[in-house]
Amino acid sequence: MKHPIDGLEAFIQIAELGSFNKAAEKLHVTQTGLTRRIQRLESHVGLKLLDRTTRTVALTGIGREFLPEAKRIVDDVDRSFDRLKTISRFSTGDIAIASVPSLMYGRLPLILKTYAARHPHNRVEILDRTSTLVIDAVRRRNAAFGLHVQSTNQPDLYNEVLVRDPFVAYCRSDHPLAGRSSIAWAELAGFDLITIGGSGSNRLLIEVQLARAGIDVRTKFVVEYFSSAIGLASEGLGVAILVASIVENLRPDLAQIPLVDPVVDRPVSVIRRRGETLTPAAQALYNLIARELGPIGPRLTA
Amino acid sequence: MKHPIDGLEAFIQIAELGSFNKAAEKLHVTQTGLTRRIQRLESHVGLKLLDRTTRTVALTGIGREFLPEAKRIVDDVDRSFDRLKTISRFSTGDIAIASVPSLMYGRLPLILKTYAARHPHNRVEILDRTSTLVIDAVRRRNAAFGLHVQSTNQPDLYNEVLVRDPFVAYCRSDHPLAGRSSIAWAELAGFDLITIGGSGSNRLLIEVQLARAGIDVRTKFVVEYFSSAIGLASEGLGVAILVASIVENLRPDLAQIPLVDPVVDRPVSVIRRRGETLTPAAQALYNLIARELGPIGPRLTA
DNA sequence: GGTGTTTCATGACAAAAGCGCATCGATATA
DNA sequence: TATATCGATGCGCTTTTGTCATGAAACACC
Repeated sequence: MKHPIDGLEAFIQIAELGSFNKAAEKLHVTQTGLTRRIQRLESHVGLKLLDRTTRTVALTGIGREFLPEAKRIVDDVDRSFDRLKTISRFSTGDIAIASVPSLMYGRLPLILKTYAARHPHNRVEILDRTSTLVIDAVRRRNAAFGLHVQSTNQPDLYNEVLVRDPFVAYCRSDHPLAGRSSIAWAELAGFDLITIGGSGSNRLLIEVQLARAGIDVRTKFVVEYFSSAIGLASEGLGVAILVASIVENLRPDLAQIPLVDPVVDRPVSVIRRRGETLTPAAQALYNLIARELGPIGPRLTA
Repeated sequence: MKHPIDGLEAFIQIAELGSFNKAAEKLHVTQTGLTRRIQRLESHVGLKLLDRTTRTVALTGIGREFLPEAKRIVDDVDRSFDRLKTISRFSTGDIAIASVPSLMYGRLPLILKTYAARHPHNRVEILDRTSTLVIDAVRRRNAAFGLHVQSTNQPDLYNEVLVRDPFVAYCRSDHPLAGRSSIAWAELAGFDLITIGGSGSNRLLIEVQLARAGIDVRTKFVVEYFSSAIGLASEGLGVAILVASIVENLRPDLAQIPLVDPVVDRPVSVIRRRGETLTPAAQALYNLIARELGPIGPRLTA
């Protein structure tokens, strides 16, 4: 690949090696080529930079003064281009992404572990946000892309649903429902339920879908953080309604029972600015997430 | 003239103007040319720098990050090349020359005045040295070239005799010799003479030339600086033997009489490193000196 | 909602730049 | 004096680079 400012390169090498031939060998061109480059450079600036007889090469006064400057420039250019090439070749670079907390608790850490192993020098900043603020962070370019649990449709953003995350019932092993392999929503009627409320929650999502199915479920505890729901359920205070991606990471002795009739789930989406190319570092993570975020939750044994 | 790193130039302009067409107009190329340059640049580094649809141009993440760097580089390169071009076009730059004091007293100031008027920004450093040390300063590159009063022949230096500087007798108007239009050396026998001794002096030069002519002249006062000789002569203490270039600058009411039979003179030379190109600033002064240092001393009315 | 306009990309071609080979002329070396 | 070495040069070829004509997509305007 040709050097972007090969004239300066030639000048530097010739000046340092004191010989066109030696420099030619080092730069893998012929001596003729270097003669031409120096002639071009000199006529471009209008100054002799090298005093050359048929036997010797020496810097002129101007040449001597210019040499360090030329070196600095060439170094600078080389460094910049090399950095870009490295970014390209190894997908290096720091990135920021946004995510809803539940994904960061459930599926993302493993994926990020893989990413960290493949790109040990890339710093990853994670912005923990609610779905709405994830979208906001992406739009404001605070995050290269975002993971959230709505399916929005915004003109400037591109949203891709990666997988659906079904709701499951979560309760202690001594709970009456603990042994079940699946539970119909209608069956929850008699039990104390623990759900997540608040603006960034899934409660609305659940209620809409259940209402559509004509099912009415009443909640005993409403919390804001899913960790609170887990806490309550783990103490045997009721059945928590959680997405599978969270629960599958918990201790296996705790019951996680698919909720059916209907299966209610939420979309897990990546969102990014439409038409904008990600940095290779971000694209690599994007690809990894898109590939690794497989189906979530216990398979229903039909 | 083509820009040395036109790819970056194109990138910067397109990024800042947000349009290939606008940048094309500004850079006086076609839009197609810019498209090609960007394509080259991107494939060179292996990264997309600009997200472009058929309607809009926007920086990619990498592009945004790289833009300031690109600007810095281009600025840097431009500044360097422009500086060299300015040096070339206007012979700018600081210089140092070496000279024997007598020339600096006599002929050089006027020449330097002309030079200073033509090159107001060029600082000129003058190294006041004896002839031998002038040569030394030139050889050590402390001076771009030197003015001295020997004719040496050194393999690494190039010496050019510009003019010859004849010795004249200098005395007060009330001195018996004051009215003469010329004096033969032999006629000095009966008078008190003032000459300059010391290592950097012309005494040896004079004595050799006179001895060759079979003339013996005895000196009464031997001083080291020509200013001392002038001082003594101005007080009427004798006849000072000085070179014409010094004396011609003194008050015209003081007698300056050519010394003849024989005419003894010393060569005024410029000396420079052989085969080395001077900086334009130095070359300009060199040319000026070579041209302006005309014949010295009162014309002998034959 | 066509229609025209604007914008960047592309294919083909032409111009120019860059490079290498062979060779020259000069100079140091033996 | 002969030889080897060094940078410069004439010439031709290859590669690069830019332009022209044109295409495709997106927007603007009736």
